[in-house]
Amino acid sequence: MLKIYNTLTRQKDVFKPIVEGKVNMYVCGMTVYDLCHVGHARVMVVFDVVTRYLRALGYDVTYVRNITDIDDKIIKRAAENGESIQSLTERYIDEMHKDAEALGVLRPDIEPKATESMAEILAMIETLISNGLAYKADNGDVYYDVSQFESYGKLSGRNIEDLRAGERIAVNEAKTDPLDFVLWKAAKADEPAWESPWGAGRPGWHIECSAMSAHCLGEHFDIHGGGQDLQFPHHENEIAQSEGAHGCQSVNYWMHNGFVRIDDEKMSKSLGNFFTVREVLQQYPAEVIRYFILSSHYRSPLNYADDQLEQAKAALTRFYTTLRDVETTQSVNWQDDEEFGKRFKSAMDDDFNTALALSVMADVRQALNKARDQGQLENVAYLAGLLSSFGDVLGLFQQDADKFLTGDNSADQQTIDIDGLVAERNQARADKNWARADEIRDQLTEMGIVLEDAAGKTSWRRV
RNA sequence: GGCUGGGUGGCAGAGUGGUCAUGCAGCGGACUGCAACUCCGUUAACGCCGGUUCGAUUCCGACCCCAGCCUCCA
Repeated sequence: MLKIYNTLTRQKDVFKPIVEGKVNMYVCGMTVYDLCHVGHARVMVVFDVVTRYLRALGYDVTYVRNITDIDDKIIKRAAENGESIQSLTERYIDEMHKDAEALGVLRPDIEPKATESMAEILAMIETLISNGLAYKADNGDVYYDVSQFESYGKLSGRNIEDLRAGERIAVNEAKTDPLDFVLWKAAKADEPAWESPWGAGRPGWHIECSAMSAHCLGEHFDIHGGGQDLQFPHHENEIAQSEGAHGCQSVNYWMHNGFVRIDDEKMSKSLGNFFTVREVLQQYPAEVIRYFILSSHYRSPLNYADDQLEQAKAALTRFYTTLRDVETTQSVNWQDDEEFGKRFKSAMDDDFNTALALSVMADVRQALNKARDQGQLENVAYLAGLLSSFGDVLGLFQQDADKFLTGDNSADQQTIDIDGLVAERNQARADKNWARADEIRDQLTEMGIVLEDAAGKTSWRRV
C-alpha cells in the first residue's frame, strides 16, 4: 500500500488515484534561460523515480512537466545576450534535455510550454474575473484578489493575517492588497506581448501552471510536484487560481522535494553557489549523480560535496563490480520475490524511501557475491536479474558494467596500452616473475587503474 | 517576528518503545605469490534537560542549535 507524504495534509496519506489504475501527475519544470544545476537535477530524478515506481505498480501514468519559456529573467537574459527570446529558450530547452537524458531521466509524456498555452491562460483569467476573484488594475495589470479566496494559505500553513504581519511584502500601488498577485502583466515597450481583453501583455508566472495542468490533465488530478521553494507562493497561488476558476479541488497529493545544499546553505541561482549538471558531469559519471540523489530521502536536504559524490561513486562501483562478470540476462520481476522484493516494496511504498531501497539492493549484492563464491550458478543468475530489475525502478545499472568501470573508451589509445600492459603482466605472472608483474601493476596504479585478478581473468577499472 | 522541517556512530544516511539498517572509512581474519575484488567477524550513535514507562534514540513537555519559506528560485 503506497503512502505519499502530502504537503496539504502534512502527513503520509494512502495513495488512491481518482480513476482506478490511472495516475495524472504534474511537476513544475524549468524556467529556461540557463543551464540546469544540481537542484534541478534532483527534481528531475526524484519525479522520474516516482513515475517509474508508479508504472512498476501497474498504474497508467501521464506525467506532465512544464517549461516556462516566458518570464522576466528570460527577457532580461535574451536582451543581455542580444538574441531573441526564442533562440535563447530553444537552446536551453535543448540543453535541459541533454542533461535529463544523461541522468537517465525519462521524458515526461507532455512538456507544455507557457507560450503555447496562451488560449488556456486567457480563458482562465477571464473565468477568474467573472467569478469575482480577479480585477484589472489602473496600470493595466490583472491581479488575483486574494481576500476573495477563502482557503488561501491552506497548502503552506499560513493565513492572510500572518502574511500581512510579514515585513517583506513589496509595496505596489497598483494592487488593492499587497498580497494580491499578478495574473497578467501589461507589456512595457520592447517586451514580447500577446493580445488580450485587457491589452497587450504576458502571463504572470503562476497562471501558466494552473492553465496547463488543467488543459493536460483535467481540473482535478492526482499528484502535483515540485521543489520545496515552490510551496509558497507558487503552489498556493496555483490552488487559488485552479480552485477559484473550477470550483473543485484541483490536486489530491502535493509532493515537494528538499533542496540541494552546499555548506548547509541552499543551492540557488540567487546565492550564486550552484553547480551546473554540466560541470558535475565533467567530474563524475551521470549515474553517480543519480545514485547520490537517490541515496537520501527526497524530502531531506541533500548536501552537495565532493566527498558525498566520491561515496556514491564507490557504492555504485561496488554494484557494477559485482554485475560485471555475471549474466544479467535472466528476466526477473522483483515483485515476485518474497524476500528482497517485499522489502524493496515496503521501502518504496513508504513515501518513496529510495535510501532504504538501496540498502535492500546492497543486501542483494552481498547475497549474489556469496552465491557466486559458493558456485550456486542458478542463484547467481536469479539474483543478478533481481538486482537489475530493482535497478530499472530507480534508473540505475542501465549501462554495461564494463563500460561503467573502464570509462567507455574501448577504442582509445590508452585503453589499448592498458590492455597491453595487463597482458604483459599476466605473462610475467605465469613466469612467476613477480618483480616485473608488480612493476607493471605499480605503473598502472600511477595511471589510475586498479587491477582485479579473478579466477583466470584480469579485469581493470579506473579509480 | 510568523509558518514549516530537522538535529543518529569518523562521514553519509535509514529506522525503531526492549536482539541486525545500509554505504564509505577503520580494525581483525579468510582468499591471493603480494595486492585488488569478494566473503566472515568487529569497533562505534541517537543535541540538552525533565516527564510517562519495568524499559526511550524512539512517546510527551521545556530548552539549545541548524536549515527553509514569508521577494525570483527546483
